[in-house]
Formats: sequence, structure tokens, C-alpha cells
Amino acid sequence: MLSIGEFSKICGVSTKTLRYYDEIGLINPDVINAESGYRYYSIEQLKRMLYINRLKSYRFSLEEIRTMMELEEDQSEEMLCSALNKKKNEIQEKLKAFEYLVKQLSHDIANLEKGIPIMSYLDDIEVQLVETKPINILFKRLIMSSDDYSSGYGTYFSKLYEKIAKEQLTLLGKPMTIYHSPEFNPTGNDTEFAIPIAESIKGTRDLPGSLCAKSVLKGAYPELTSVYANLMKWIENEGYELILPPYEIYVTDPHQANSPGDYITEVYFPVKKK
Amino acid sequence: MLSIGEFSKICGVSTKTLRYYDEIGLINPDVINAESGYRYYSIEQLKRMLYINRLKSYRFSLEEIRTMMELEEDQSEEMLCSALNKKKNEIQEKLKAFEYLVKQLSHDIANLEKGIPIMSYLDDIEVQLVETKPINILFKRLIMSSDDYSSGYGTYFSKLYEKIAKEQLTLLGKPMTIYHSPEFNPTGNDTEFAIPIAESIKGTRDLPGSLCAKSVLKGAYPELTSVYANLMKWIENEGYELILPPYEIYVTDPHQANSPGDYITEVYFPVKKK
DNA sequence: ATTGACTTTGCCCTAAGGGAAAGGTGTATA
DNA sequence: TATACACCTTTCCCTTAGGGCAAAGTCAAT
Repeated sequence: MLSIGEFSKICGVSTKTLRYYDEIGLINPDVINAESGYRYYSIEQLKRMLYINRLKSYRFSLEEIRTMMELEEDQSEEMLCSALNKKKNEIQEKLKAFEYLVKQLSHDIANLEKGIPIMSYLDDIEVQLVETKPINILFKRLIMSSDDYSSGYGTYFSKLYEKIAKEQLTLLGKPMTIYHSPEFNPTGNDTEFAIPIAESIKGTRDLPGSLCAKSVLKGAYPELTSVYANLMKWIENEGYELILPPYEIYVTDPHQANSPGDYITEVYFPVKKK
Repeated sequence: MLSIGEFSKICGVSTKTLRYYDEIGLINPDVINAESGYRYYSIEQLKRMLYINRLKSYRFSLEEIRTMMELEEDQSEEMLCSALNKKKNEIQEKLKAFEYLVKQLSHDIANLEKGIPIMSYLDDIEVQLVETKPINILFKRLIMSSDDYSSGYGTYFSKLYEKIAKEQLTLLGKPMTIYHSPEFNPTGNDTEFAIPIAESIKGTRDLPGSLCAKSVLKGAYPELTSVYANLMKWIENEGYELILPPYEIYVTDPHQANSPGDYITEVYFPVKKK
């Protein structure tokens, strides 16, 4: 039997941690002296503790670890395997995100060394006034929660493209998203996916032409926020007001561009003079 | 002037976050209605908010962001540049760590699919009883805090090697570390760095030979914990006891092996039968 | 018997907000 | 003009995985 201090040193965890794990039922001491309350661990518990440490290093939460360890031997193997695979994917996702971060950081650092302030790109987002022509769009409008946004994006456009292919319709432009929620923020709810086509059939409608404030973004989608903010500011400063739902056109969509930094997106705000 | 809700939607942050940032003084509303307490933000504050978002995406803490933004224009540029470079290095470190994690995960998954339990490697850590011969070592013994362990490791061995080179001494073996702290955990304090040499001069001493329980680890250093745990268990089960400080021999040290997974380390526990 | 090292519980703290409750405010509509 | 309803306010508690400290009890060696 090992005291908590001895056990902690062998396992390489603090005594505080061991008490905490006892409290949450992750690993309980083999014996607790009823009078003194002293915790005693057996040498056999080393394996369990080291297993916990390994799962922890794989970034499982203690809650996850506990449920994984509570399973029976036979079930646990499959569960474990799928859990590990899931974690692996998660970590690979994070890897990619970090790689992109490093890229962005390098970009900002390079700019700074040239004396260009980081946020100056905001002033460089050009806003143009353009007159758009009415177009006919094949659309699918629905309420999106912000969760399915990134996944839904792909699937809904796929369906539209599928229909175009099946019915041999005539593609006239790039895919676009129209934000009907009054707040027009990209994570909003009432969203319309659309693709311009030639034929006026069921499932298409007219997107009216109008005067628009337009900005073009070359960069990853999180930066769209800046573009929206900039357009808002411009509209307010120049004395315009929004009269129709804003929309985005994906000039280069994720299937075509290789890096998120190369995506090109046009943002349109239909406006009129106040 | 924008209400907190409008501002939050344009910036892509929650109202809760904006109130929190107001509270900690990161970004305060332009105007607060004295009667109602309503917060109103100006369109000019968008830039500051987007800047905060960007720094947050670079994983600066809000505390760091605030101090960075409180600086004057002229100082801030250099500060910012060095801070960004520091973050970049940090993130690249994490990248490496994640890559190693993915490797380990893949390894465990592959084993699982072959039906080999994850922690079975523990049972496979072979413990041998060996008789070591006394050797003469050039040593440097000191108290280490666990912080300087990883950095100190390199520097102290470098010094020993330097001395061997300068005084043309005869190298007889691989570098080793002897743990004099009674807890013999690798992050302990009283640590002796040593290299076996032929000459008995000042700064050398005799490392006595003895019966030893020995394990060999092929893998990264965090796994040493398992080896120590396993040796402890073995000693207890077989009825031995530790009679001298344990030590490690770095058969392949970090300068020679390319990946941490290829490091080979021998762990010796001098023991006698109880 | 004493000393010093070890252990116990209990309480408060972390970062960056999320959630809910209770109540006040702004504004569009009938 | 009254009211409904969306929006805003503050306050309190909650999250992870323990860390730090204090007061008091316990163990083992001298």
C-alpha cells in the first residue's frame, strides 16, 4: 500500500489531483483508513492511473474518460477505438486551424515590418456603388441554426447543382446566399441558397436588380464579418439605407480554391439614398 | 449609435461578451444612457472590436489584449511585432505537439485494431536483474526545479562534454542522470548529471556496481513515468528493495535520434533482496 | 514524548463568458 | 393612447481541472 504522496510521485500527478479524481470517482483509493481518512493506493492501481494520464494527453475530458472506463471490457474496445478515431480527427482539424493561424500571423508580421498597421486592411476594403440587373435564381430558402451553417452550405448547394444537372438547366452564374434575417449577420437564421439559371421554372424566382453597395473579399470566411461591418459603416456615413436583404456571391468557392486565403466573395447590400 | 444588440450582430460577438468586455475595460460603449443604463456603441468602435477579435483568434488572453491596446501608437508597433512573433512560436510549438499526438494516437488505434489493448505495453516492459560493474564518472550534481529540467538537461551535459574535450579525457559511455531525491521521480530535485570516463581526476567519482533491476524504454521521455511505475511494481512483487539512487542512461540522446519516439533510455534501480 | 513531514477537509480562485431570473425600457401597432 | 413584445439591465450561479492556503489531525523516527 502506498500513501497518496508516494503514489502521486510514482504516477507523476499531484496529490491534489488524486484527491480530485477520488472525489469525481475517476480513481478511488484501494483502502481508506476509517479513523484518519488517509487514502492508500495499491500498486495495481498504477495501470489505471497511467491509462487515465494517457487518455488525458489525448485531450479527453475527465468526464469522457470516466464514461469510457466504466464500460465492460468487450464493449469498451469498440467504443475506445471509435473515440480515439474521433479525437484523432478533432486534433487533425485543430492542426489545420493552427497551420492557418501561423500563416495569418506571418502575414500580419510581414505587414507590420513594412510599417503597415494590422487593421489597415479595413480601410482598404473598397466599397463601390453598383447597379445590379434582375436575375432569375434557382433557390432553396430555409431556417438555419448557426451550427449547421458550415455543413449545410455544402449540402444545399450540392442539391441545387444536382437539380440543374438532372434537368439540364442553364447555369448563369456563381452560387450565392441571401440573408433574409433582419440582422443580416452570416450566422443568422433565415437563409436562401441560390444559383442563377436561365430557365424560369418552379423553384426559381426573380432577384430584383437595384442600387447596391458592394465589397469584394479575398480571404477566409471569418473575415466576412469585417466586410459586413465596413459596409454598414459606409452606408451610414454616406447616408444610404438598406432596402432589401443583403447577399453574397461565392466567386471562388471552396471546391475551386486551394487555400481559404484565396477565396473570393462579393458582398452586396441593396440600398437607396435616405 | 447602435444598441448593444445591433453592434453585437455586426461584430459577430454576443451581447454577453460585449457586457463582459465593458466590465473589464476592454471596450466601453461610446455612450451610456444615464437613466436606462442602455449601452450605445458608435460605428467607429467596429474597428477596435474587430481588432480584439483578431488578437483573440491569435490566442492572446483578454488581459494581454488590453495591455497591448493601452500602449501609445509608437511603442505599440514594436511591442505588437514581438508579441506576434512570440505567439507564432508558441503556436508552432503546439503544432509540433499535436503532430506527435496524432502519431501516438494512430499507433494506439493500429494496435487496438490488431486486438492489442492500449496499456498492454506496460506488461511488456521487461524488467531484468543485472549486475553492474563499478564505473568512474565525471559528474555535476545540483538541485533542479522541475522547470529548468528540460533546458538544464542539455546545458549541463554540454559542459561535461566540453570539459572532456578540453582536457582530452577518455569517454567510456553514454550520458546518465542519477536521481538522489528519495522520491526518485524524474522531476525531482537533487540530480546528478554524469558521463563515464577513464581518468580518475577531480570532479569524478566512483559509481558503485550492484545488483540492479533494469528496464529499457524506446519512446519519448513522458513515458518514463510508466517505466518507473513498472519497476516499482516489479520490485515490490519480487520482494526486493531499493538500496541506492536510481539512474538513467541515455543510449540515444536527443541529439542523435530524429524523433522522440526513437529515444532509447535505460533505467536502473540498484536493489537487494529484502 | 516530541518533532517534522505528511495528510485531512474546507474555502476561495482561475478564463471567458453562458444561462436564467426578475424587472425596466423602446417602439410599433391596434 | 394603451398595450404587446422585443430588447435591455443587473445579479447570481455555473462551467474545467485542479492550485493555494489555512487549521487541524496523523505517522514515523528519534
